[in-house]
Amino acid sequence: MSKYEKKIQEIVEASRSHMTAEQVFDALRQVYPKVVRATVYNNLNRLWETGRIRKLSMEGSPDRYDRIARHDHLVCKGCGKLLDLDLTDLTAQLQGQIEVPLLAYDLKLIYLCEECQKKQNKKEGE
Amino acid sequence: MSKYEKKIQEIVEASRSHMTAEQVFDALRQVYPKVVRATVYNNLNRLWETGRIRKLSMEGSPDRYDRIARHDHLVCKGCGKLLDLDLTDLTAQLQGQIEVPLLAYDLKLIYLCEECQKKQNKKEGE
DNA sequence: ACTAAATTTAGAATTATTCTAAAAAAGGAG
DNA sequence: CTCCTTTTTTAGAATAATTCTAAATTTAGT
Repeated sequence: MSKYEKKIQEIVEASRSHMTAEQVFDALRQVYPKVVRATVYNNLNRLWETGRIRKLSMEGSPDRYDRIARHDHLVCKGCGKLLDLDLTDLTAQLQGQIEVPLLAYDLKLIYLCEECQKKQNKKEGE
Repeated sequence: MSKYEKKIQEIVEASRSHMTAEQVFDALRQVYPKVVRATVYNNLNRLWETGRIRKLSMEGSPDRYDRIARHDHLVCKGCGKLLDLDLTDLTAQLQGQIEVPLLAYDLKLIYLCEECQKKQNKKEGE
């Protein structure tokens, strides 16, 4: 079994901050100072492929990793800020509308945070 | 007004294939052979920021651009293949569960296509 | 302890995208 | 139309994230 896998999964699950590979790398180095970046990528990919962590692809920022437990996300269109949401589970409702078996779903609600609203107002006022 | 904006929006909207910036670039070059890549990126970003096209961030492939009309996506976890779905509109249901005004939502249903299922069976059989 | 398979390492390579500064094009105002 | 300002385009360099490669190390099984 991989030397780092367990620890990396723990890091991802313990954090509620949707860490990037780089942030996971930094956290892992606190414990294993010699580990290299590629190892972190290898492990994150393996954990993702085998369904033990989630990967979030976002516009304008590197991929982020998240615990698997079902929950949704609120994303600011302006700055990309990402918050957790716990909306009602749609699995049954969605599965009822497609033929193939649903493995999971990924739901992002898009809004504009206050700061980004202000920025946009400024721009429009010009 | 931008020289290329209108044409680029047309290309994105006409295609039902979720084009990458590179593919848009190739299509645009058919008409304007001298245009450069950065122009395509500039225009796609502007169209996206002003809400005239959608951007889809995907694991393992470059960003893709899509018409704005509300619809959802079915994504194969194995190969990333992307299909359109027309599921019931969840806007009201979702807006009812959050405080901030919802601009839009992005819903991906994850499954494994047949080919990828076969591949996975093989692997597991080893 | 021996062998085969999986993982890690170091660093190069690749890919997608953004940045920079100068040139060209577009949009007024008179 | 002409002058001036703003926006867009160009060319190419630069950056950022991620993957690849081949050798070394670790792990697991017999």
